[in-house]
Amino acid sequence: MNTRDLQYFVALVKYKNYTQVAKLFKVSQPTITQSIQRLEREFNTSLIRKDKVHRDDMVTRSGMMLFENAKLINKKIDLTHEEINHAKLKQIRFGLPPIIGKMYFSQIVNNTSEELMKRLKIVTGGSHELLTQLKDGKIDIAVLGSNNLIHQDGIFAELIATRPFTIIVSSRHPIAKRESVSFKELADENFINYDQQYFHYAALKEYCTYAGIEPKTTPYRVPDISWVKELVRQNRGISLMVKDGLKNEPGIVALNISDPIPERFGISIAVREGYFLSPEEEEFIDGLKMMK
Amino acid sequence: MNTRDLQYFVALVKYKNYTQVAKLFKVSQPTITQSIQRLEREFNTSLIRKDKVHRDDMVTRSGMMLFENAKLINKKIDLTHEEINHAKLKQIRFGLPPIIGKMYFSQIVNNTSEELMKRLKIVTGGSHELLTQLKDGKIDIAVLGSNNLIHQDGIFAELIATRPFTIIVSSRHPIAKRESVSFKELADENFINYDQQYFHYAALKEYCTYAGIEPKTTPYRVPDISWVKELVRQNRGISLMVKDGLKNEPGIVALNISDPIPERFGISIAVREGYFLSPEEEEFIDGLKMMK
DNA sequence: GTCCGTTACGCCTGGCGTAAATATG
DNA sequence: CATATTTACGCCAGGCGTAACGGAC
Repeated sequence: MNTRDLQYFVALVKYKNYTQVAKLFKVSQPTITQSIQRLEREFNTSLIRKDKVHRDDMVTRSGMMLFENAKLINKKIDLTHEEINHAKLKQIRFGLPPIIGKMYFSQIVNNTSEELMKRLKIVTGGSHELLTQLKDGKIDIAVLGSNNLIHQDGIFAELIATRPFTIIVSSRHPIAKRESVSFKELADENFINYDQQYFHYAALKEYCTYAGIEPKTTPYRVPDISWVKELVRQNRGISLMVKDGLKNEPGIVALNISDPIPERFGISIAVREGYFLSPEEEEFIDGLKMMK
Repeated sequence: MNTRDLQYFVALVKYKNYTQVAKLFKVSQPTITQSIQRLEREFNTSLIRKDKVHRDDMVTRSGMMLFENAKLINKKIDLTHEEINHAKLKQIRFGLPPIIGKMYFSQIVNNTSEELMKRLKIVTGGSHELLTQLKDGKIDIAVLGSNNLIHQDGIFAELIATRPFTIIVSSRHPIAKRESVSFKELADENFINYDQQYFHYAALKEYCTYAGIEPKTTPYRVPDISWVKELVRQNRGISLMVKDGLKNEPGIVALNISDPIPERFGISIAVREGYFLSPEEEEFIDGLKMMK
């Protein structure tokens, strides 16, 4: 089977117009007709209802099945081109979320040879954004944060470290002098709530469920961690923070959580499934795995 | 690009021998040479190291990348053929695990027209097995049990119901007359442990973690639910069971769990991503969603 | 020398274009 | 009748086979 036929077909289902598709690919219009006929022979089925051309139901059920699969096949072929083309540049395209970068970047530099650091092209962004880029072949390796294990379509992820959460409070807060605190004591506190894109958001919900409390939370959800810190510093409320997520932050205190709850912030290395690592990339990943 | 070339190439990487691949596909041997050359032109890269033919490192890094992707592309093409061929039969290929079937099958029959029931081809098996069959196109719709939401490569799953777990004990057991029990009271009990393939196994671990107990469990892991029941009936220990999982089982009693732990047995409907449901299949799924 | 892969060359199918025919509204 | 798709037919490239050549053990 010719993969061009799949491209023509996907475009035809989208545009529902042979002439437009022919123009799009800069071929004559009968070429499209013939391409569809080839596919219909190949799959021994009718794909387009000739009597209903230009109507919304012109595509048969078999046609829809082929459409859905052909889109994925075409995407995979494009990704393959992208991967192979990029491999020639010998770059290591690496995604690192800012939150994790802040905690770990100095360790990464320590564990990585200068030679490899030169090759590194670092992309930052939220874990969700980086996952998309990884799938699309824009980056090849990413470190991602998550509450649970990462089970994503076409992504191979390995958990390399976990960190417990802590409670952060203003140093003016009554409990600021304690070392640890049980979640149940916090039922009457006001929590600064994170934006949903943060794991902290889901983690806070989990903690509250298991502790059996429903504390007040801010009605707004703060989209940036440094803003959360600022609010806590001003004693507007308390919040969650990954342990050691504070560095030289006067006015804020982090308290361990004493409940035996296994909720932790997980850090994983993620690679596209089926991506074949270069020796340099393997060396780099070995360095990453030494992070603690 | 010709998809036959991808098939030749995948076989070549596996066998590392042009002649064998030619025999496998019943073509002449120069055909394989030319096919590889076509691919090398298409991707503008070298795929096979000519100087190291028949050696383990005969495939270049680009070749390995193409290999990994080509395998997936070929599989997807096969799946597409499989799907389209099967669509002609108008069957509804439906997977249902025995555990869930026992609880819900009568409801499924009630919610499904006789016409649809005739079309139904039911496949039973563990949830893991059914997932594999779903991915391979052996079945098209499955009901699956799980603890968490299902996030699987290429599978679209929708949670339709959850059931709480109960503790099952022999009717001779001291606590058999109670209605409910807190997990913490069970620290000294002996638990019959399930095989890892069961969600019960993971659920038990979660419960114990959150209750902060580490009870005795049987050193063996029982691979069949009815065996677990039999052991409980004989008062050899207690165990977990999905609520209403017992029907006419004399000698066993189910107790609600009073802890506010959100661990539940989830029941999801799963469909291959990109699979285009027939009207009959949609009707059938609508019936499934009415289950409680 | 033997086994395996590549090159050379001829054949035929397959994919595309142009032009004419046909269908749809 | 106008616009859109299919059919007819001719051209050339692409994929395959046979046979000869080249390289590795």
